Amino acid sequence: MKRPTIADVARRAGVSKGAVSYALNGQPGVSEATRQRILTIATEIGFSPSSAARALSAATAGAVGLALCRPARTLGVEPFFMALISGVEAELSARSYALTLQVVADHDAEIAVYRRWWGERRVDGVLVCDLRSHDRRIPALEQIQLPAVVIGGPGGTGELASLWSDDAAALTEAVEYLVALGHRRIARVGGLPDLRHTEIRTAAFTAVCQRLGLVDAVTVSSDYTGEEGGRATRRLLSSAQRPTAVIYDNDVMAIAGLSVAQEMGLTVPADLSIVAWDDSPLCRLVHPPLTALGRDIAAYGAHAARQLLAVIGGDPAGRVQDETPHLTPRGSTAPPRER
Amino acid sequence: MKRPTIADVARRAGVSKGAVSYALNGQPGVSEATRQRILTIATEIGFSPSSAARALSAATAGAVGLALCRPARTLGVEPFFMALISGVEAELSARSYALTLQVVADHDAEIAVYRRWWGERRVDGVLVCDLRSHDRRIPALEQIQLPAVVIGGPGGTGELASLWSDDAAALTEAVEYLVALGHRRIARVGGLPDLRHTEIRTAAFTAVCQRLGLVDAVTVSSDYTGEEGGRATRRLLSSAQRPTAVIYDNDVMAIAGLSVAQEMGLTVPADLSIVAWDDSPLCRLVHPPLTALGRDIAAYGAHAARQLLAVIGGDPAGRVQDETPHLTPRGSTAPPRER
DNA sequence: GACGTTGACTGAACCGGATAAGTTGAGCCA
DNA sequence: TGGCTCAACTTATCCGGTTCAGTCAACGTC
Repeated sequence: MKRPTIADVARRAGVSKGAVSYALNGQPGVSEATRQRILTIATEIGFSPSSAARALSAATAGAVGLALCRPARTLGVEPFFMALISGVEAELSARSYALTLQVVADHDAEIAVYRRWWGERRVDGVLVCDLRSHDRRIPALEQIQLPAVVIGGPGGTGELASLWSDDAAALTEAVEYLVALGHRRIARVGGLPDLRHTEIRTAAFTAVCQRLGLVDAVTVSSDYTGEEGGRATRRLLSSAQRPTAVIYDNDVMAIAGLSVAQEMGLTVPADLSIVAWDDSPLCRLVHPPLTALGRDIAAYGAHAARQLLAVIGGDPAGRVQDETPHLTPRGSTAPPRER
Repeated sequence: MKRPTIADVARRAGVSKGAVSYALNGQPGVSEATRQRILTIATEIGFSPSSAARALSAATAGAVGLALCRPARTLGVEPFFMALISGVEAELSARSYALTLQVVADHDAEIAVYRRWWGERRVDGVLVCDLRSHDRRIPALEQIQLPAVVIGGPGGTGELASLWSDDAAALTEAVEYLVALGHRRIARVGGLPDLRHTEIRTAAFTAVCQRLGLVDAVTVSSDYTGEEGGRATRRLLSSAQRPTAVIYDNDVMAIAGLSVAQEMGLTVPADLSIVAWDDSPLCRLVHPPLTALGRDIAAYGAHAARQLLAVIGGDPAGRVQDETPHLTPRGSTAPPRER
C-alpha cells in the first residue's frame, strides 16, 4: 500500500504542495474554504506528513531521547523507571513528540549515544537519569550542546536544566517520625553510593541523626537489588546493638529486608520498623504493608518532559524543584517494643 | 555548534558527495585509498549521517516501534516489560536501530498510533504485546501492511509473524509437580481473562486437572495487580475446601498471595504451596522464596527484535517458538500437611 | 591507432516536506 | 482607467543524504 504524500493531497485538492503545507500547518496564505477542503482530503486519504521529510527541512526531529544506564537486572525490578517512562511518554505524546529509548552499559557508551543522536539529528533533546557525584555526562552534554534536562540534584548539574526533589527534607521527615515513635537506634540501607541523590540522602541522614542525638545511626551502602538489601539487613540485625528501625533507599530492598527480618524471627513492626523509599504498589503487596516515602513518579516524569520541551523551545535552562516526597505511614512502623 | 554534513566531508576530501556516500556505505565506485581517506576525515570531524535525510531517500526509518497498552499502574510494577524492553533494545542497538516507545490507553489508540507511525514513516516495523483473544490489532496491522511481530500465541496472530512460548506445557509441568508432591486441591489465580495466553493457560490447567482427576481445580480471574491477587487469594483460602496449592499468573500476584496467606496465619509451604509465573528477582526477595515458572525474558525480547528485523528485511512471516518456561522449585512448595 | 572495456569518479535527480520569493486577479481609490 | 494593495495562491529552492546516468582517463587488444 502506497503511503500518501503531500503531493497526493495537493493533486486531489487541485492546488500546489505549498498550499497544502500552509493549510495543514495553520499558516496564512490560503483561504478558509480551501483550508477546510484540504484538511478534509488529508483526513480522507489518511495523510500524515513524513517525519523524516519534516525533520530534514525543519531541522527538528520531533523526538526526545532517554538513555538508561543500569544493568538489565535492576532496571526491570524497580517500578521506578517504568513509572517515569509512562509519565514522560504521556506528556510527549500529547505534544506529538516521540520517545526514543536506549539501554547503555556505562557512561562512556551513554555519551557516545548522545553524540550519535546529535549527529544523526535523531532527537531534539535528552533526559538524563541517575545523576552521579562527578558526572562526566554533564560536561559532555554541555560540549555537544544537546538540549537536556537532568533528573536529579540539586547541584552537580552544571549549566544544564534540571528537575530535583528535596530528598533531604523527606529523609529528615522520616527520621523525625521514627524518633517521635520512640526509636533511638535507626539504620539506613542506602542505594548506589556514587549516585548524587544517595549522597544527598546520606548527608541528610547523618545531619538529622546528629541533631537529634542518635549516636548509633549508621548507613550501609547497597546497590538497590533485593539480594544486597537482604544481606545488608541480615548484617544489621545480627549486630549486638541492632537497630529498631531501618530506612531503605528503595522499595525492593525494603521488601527484602522485611523478609530477612521475618526469617530471623523478628516481628515487624514490633521488633523492627521499616520505612521504604519509592512508594510503589509493591509496598502494599507485602504483610505488613510498608510505610513509605513516596511521590507521584509519573508526574515527575511528565514534569521533566515538559521542562525538556521548554528547553528545546529555547527557554533558558532552569533548576526546577518538584514535589517533595511525603511519608505514608502503614503497618511496618510502630513504637519499638520495650526491652 | 554546526553539525557536519556529507558535503563537509566531501569538500575536505576533495571529492563529490556521491563518492563519500559510496565510501561510507561500503559500495563499489571508489578506490580503496580514497575510501580510507574519506573514512578518516569522517571520523575526524565526527560525521554521522542525518537519520532524517537517510530515511527520506532510503525510505527506511531505522527505528522500530513498541506500543504499550496497559494502565501505568500495572505497567510499572511488573518486571516483565522492562526486561522485555532491555532485551529488545540490546538486539536493536547492536544493529543500529532505534526503539520508539509509546504508551497508549486502549487498542483503538494503539491502532491509531500504528497508522500514524506508518504514515509518518517513523518506524520500519512494530512489536505487538499482550495479544487478546479476538485482537482487533491483527487485522488492522495486516491492512496497513506494517511489518510486525506479535509476541504471543500460538494462534490468533493472523498472517503476521509471531513469537510464542509453550505456556500450556509449562503450566502442565507445574501441576504435575504439585500432584507429585501430593497435592489434590490446586487452584489458579489467572491474569486478565481476555489475554490470549491467559486463555491458553486456563485451557491447559483445566485439561491437566481433568486428566489427573483433580475435581476441585478452579481458576479465578484477576488482573495482574497485587490488590486483586490478594483478594482472590483471600477468597480461595476462606472457602470450606481450601486449596493446598495455588498457581499465580504473575509474580506480583503470587507475592500478594503469600502475604495474605501469612496474614491469615497459614504457613507457606506447609499449609499452602505457591507457584509464581514469571520468575523475576521479586520471587527471591520474599520469604520463603517462590517456586516459579520462568524463562529469560530479555532473551525473549531479543529474539522478537531479531525476528522483526528479519521480517523488515523481507523474510516471510514465520511463527517461531521460543524457549518453554521451566519450573524452578524454591521454598514455597512442599508436600501438603496431613489433615 | 581506432575501439571497446573498465575503474574511479562527477553531476544531477530524487525522496517529501517547509518556506521565501514571485505571480496572479480582484477590489479599491483617485 | 491606470495604479496600488492585498489575499490567495504557485514556483522554486533548500534540507542531507542515496543512486543512476554519464564522463573521462588508462589500459588492453587486434
